Amino acid sequence: MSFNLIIQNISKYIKLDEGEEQTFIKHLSTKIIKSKNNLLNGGEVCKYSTFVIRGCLRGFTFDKNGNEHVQDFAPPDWWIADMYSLITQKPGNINIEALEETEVILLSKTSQEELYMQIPKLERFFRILTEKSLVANQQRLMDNMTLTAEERYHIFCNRYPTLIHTLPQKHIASYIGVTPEFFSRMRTKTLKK
Amino acid sequence: MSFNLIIQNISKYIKLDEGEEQTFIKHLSTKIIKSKNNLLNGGEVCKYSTFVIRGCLRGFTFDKNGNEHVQDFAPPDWWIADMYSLITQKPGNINIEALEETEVILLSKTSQEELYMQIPKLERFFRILTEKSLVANQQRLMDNMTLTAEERYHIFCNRYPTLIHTLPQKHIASYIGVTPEFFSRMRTKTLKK
DNA sequence: CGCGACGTTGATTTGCCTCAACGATTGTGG
DNA sequence: CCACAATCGTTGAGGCAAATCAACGTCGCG
Repeated sequence: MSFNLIIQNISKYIKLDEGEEQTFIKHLSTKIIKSKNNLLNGGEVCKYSTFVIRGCLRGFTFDKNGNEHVQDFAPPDWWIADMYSLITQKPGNINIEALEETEVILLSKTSQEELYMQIPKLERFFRILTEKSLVANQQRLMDNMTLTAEERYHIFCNRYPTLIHTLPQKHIASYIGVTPEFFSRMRTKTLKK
Repeated sequence: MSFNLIIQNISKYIKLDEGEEQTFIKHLSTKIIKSKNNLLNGGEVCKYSTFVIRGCLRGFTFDKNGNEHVQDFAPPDWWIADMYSLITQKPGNINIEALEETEVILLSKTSQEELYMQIPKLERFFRILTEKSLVANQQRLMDNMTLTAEERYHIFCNRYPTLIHTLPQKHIASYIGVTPEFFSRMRTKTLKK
């Protein structure tokens, strides 16, 4: 069944019994996004927490010069959303795009809140998930302020060894916060070692 | 009573009845930190969620050159912790220092987890708190990648109008991610307008 | 085949840092 | 309550990491 992966993902932090699993699954839907299509556009209200089961998504924003900046990648087994927009239900500025054909599970905001009431353990799950996100984000912020681009690139390579070879370089460049040109120079330099 | 502020803070997102308030308060303790003293040192395990009721704290790390980098400020009515260390219960690298004599309320990690069981609404509260933190952090990260130091300074001024005049400039500089020297030049430039 | 996206390379510019020197302010011990 | 040290903010000169702008080869794909 196609919900195996998400059930397994949740079971990392909480245990659902048979009935709870069924209740949970009733709130889910699936969707396939074609390569280069958007699951969410900047300016829209984000209505779903999204869980990737196949393919890969990327969340990004445009700055005032029209340059893209990657906020996060979501390979299989990852959650993604425009958290600001999801929480406030106001229009956000995050675009979520499929880097290849991608299959996702959608959990609507209203379903999520109903589930918090029906299965309080799920509130625990999302609390823990959010805590982990926060810690990762804090670390990334500090890395951006204290490390050189080259050091951040090494960290990225260690943290996402599988993504390095599948992602276009420009997206990795954007994630670590440099231009594609500079990223290219950096790579040729470190390749020589 | 000195727990008024924290009860009020929590009531922004959840409602506790009389009995729950009492249960909650039983888990709290207070502490006064003298100016320039540390509530937490890098290398230690963070055992408490801290809530400030008077004074001001700052959380910061050292980079490999020995330079400080401010992660966050905590004026009254704010929560602060080394989230990484608090969650994992491993040694962290955040220092939390009192910028002036500061009075705090401490909620130990073990108490917090007990309370999640006794009063599930508190788990909701901290979920929401963490979500807000995450959103603010994501925004700050994007600001750091897309904006100039000057623009980040303006954002800081708008977001923390009260802190600007009480904080030493070097700490603001560190928060927005520039050296004190550059920050000084920036200010004299924008003052002329 | 031909077009458009991607990565590379070169030349130049710039935002911010580093190091150093100097008043002003704070605070601390005698 | 003063003297001295320490910390802080400012200013100057020079340097570096990364951005910008532009040109060009290559590849995947309609």
